[in-house]
Amino acid sequence: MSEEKSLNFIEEIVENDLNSGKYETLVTRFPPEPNGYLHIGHAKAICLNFGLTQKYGGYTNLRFDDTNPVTEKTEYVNSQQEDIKWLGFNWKNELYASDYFDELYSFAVKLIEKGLAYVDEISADEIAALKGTPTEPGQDSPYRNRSVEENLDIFTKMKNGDFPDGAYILRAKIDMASPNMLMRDPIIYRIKHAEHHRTGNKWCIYPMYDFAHGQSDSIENITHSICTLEYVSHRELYDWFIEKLEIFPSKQYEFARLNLTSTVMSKRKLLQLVNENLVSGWDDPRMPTISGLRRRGFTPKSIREFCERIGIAKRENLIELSLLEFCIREDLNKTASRVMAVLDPIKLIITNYEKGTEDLIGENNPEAEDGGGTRVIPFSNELWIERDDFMEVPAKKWFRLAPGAMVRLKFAYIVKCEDFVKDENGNVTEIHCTYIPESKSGNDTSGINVKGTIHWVSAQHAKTAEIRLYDRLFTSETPDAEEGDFKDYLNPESLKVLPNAYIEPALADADLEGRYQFIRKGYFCLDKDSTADKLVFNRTVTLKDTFKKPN
RNA sequence: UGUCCGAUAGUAUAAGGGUAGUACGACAGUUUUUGGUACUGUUUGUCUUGGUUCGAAUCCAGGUCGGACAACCA
Repeated sequence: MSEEKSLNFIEEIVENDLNSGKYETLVTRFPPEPNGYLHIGHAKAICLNFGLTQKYGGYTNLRFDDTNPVTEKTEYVNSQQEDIKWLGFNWKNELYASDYFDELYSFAVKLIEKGLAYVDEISADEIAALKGTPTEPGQDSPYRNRSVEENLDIFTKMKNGDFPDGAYILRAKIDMASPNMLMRDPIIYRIKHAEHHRTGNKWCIYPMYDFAHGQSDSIENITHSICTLEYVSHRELYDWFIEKLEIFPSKQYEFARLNLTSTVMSKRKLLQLVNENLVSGWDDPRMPTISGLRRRGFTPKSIREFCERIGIAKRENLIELSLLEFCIREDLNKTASRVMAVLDPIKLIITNYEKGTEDLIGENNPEAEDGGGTRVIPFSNELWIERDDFMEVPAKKWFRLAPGAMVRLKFAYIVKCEDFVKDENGNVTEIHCTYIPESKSGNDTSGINVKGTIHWVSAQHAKTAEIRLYDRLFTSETPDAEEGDFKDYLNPESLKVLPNAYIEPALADADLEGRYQFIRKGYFCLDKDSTADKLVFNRTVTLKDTFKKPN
């Protein structure tokens, strides 16, 4: 009875390969370089690779592409593993390109022996000059025709540490006139006297991406090596090495990377935001990193759903942030407890409420399958309500509080605004209401219908909390595409801190896992900065708001 | 000036020679003790010019536009 969902182009390739018997077992891999934190774009690749083997059987490896020791750190390895697990995926093998350094070295020797690689010793500038341009062919290096013996000898010495960085490099001998720049004798090994996060100082030569990635895929018998579009032109080289090395023929397929409005996704730029303290860290709730989204209150499910909805194709795309927001609202609507918090308070006094205090019952979540249970909410004659729920001169179609107007206090009574007090600056400081005793929520016999319901917190019982409101990180939808520095387009109002908001007492028990809807205000979660005497809440996302502001 | 990749509503994504569909967004309405949720409805699209064909988003050719490629990064 399940609905027929159309396949994306990669699923089609996989199904064909499986049905034709080309492969018995599907093997994919997720291959991050441990040089930064994973972001939502990586989540797309993670969901694709792991999703494929969940759907079609087989397995997915986690392989760290750690061939450049100067940018990589164990800290990143750890965070990347944590993020993948948090998203809900399990890899079969935890592997590292650096596990294959010996094998990769012997692949290079094999290439030299076949006359398909040579040691060059001209400078980087000279190499670039001889490379030609996309429209002009390159020229051979004077060292291109060294003998196999000499190449082997120098390459061995490179490995042994006899030379400083940059003195020699190993190049594949392909075609200096190829229309594909990557085929113009690409560099495959360079000398780098640097400590590697895993192999330490064992090596002073390291393979380049192109001489490590495809070979690693092949060693692991990866059947479908899925990467983003910028690697299309690498595919020719990928296949060339596999063919010449005569190893397992993994195949590379490319899909369009995710772009999201109002943020940046490149690791270089994210690192800049972190290093220049423009955000509080990789896990700043405004960051598009997995850790940032987690801290912001996103759930793994919502991110998986998002990745499902954006689809997989080869067209360049720019996804609207509103889709991500839709996904998290959809999830949280079903799971978040409804509670009351007043962010921008103003005092409301019920002049005819005699009783000092009263316990009311609140439903935690009518949207949840089990209703979410109930809780006690203390009520009294002095409440905090939201400042913008009162208008001295009501706008048209205003159904909140205004002089003479009636609203329901959520879970409580209907009140009528009788009067209000202003300070010397003309700001309203207090609203005086009368309540209708027969209108109590649950057994309302008043017969009165009001259009508006507002949230509140009993002043006498309220706790205070710091609340952090987040907005998009950039004012431009495409900060990457703007003139000048992308940082010029940072949104100065991306974080607004309310140090003293009022929350209902039940919220004092909030924990890091909890998800809350502050009624009419949005979805919130506790931040890790919270302490026993100071709770801090992050706004994950606002509620959808279709009320047109009077202006 | 070269090679490669791509082009379907505002944004994404289907339709693989036979009725252009879905989601998000936007707009309107119903319900509602959250101006939320739920439900209903409306809206807007095949880059262009030719060709093949009874029939083209789909196949072919040219054009236009967008992206990628000249790191001892991945």
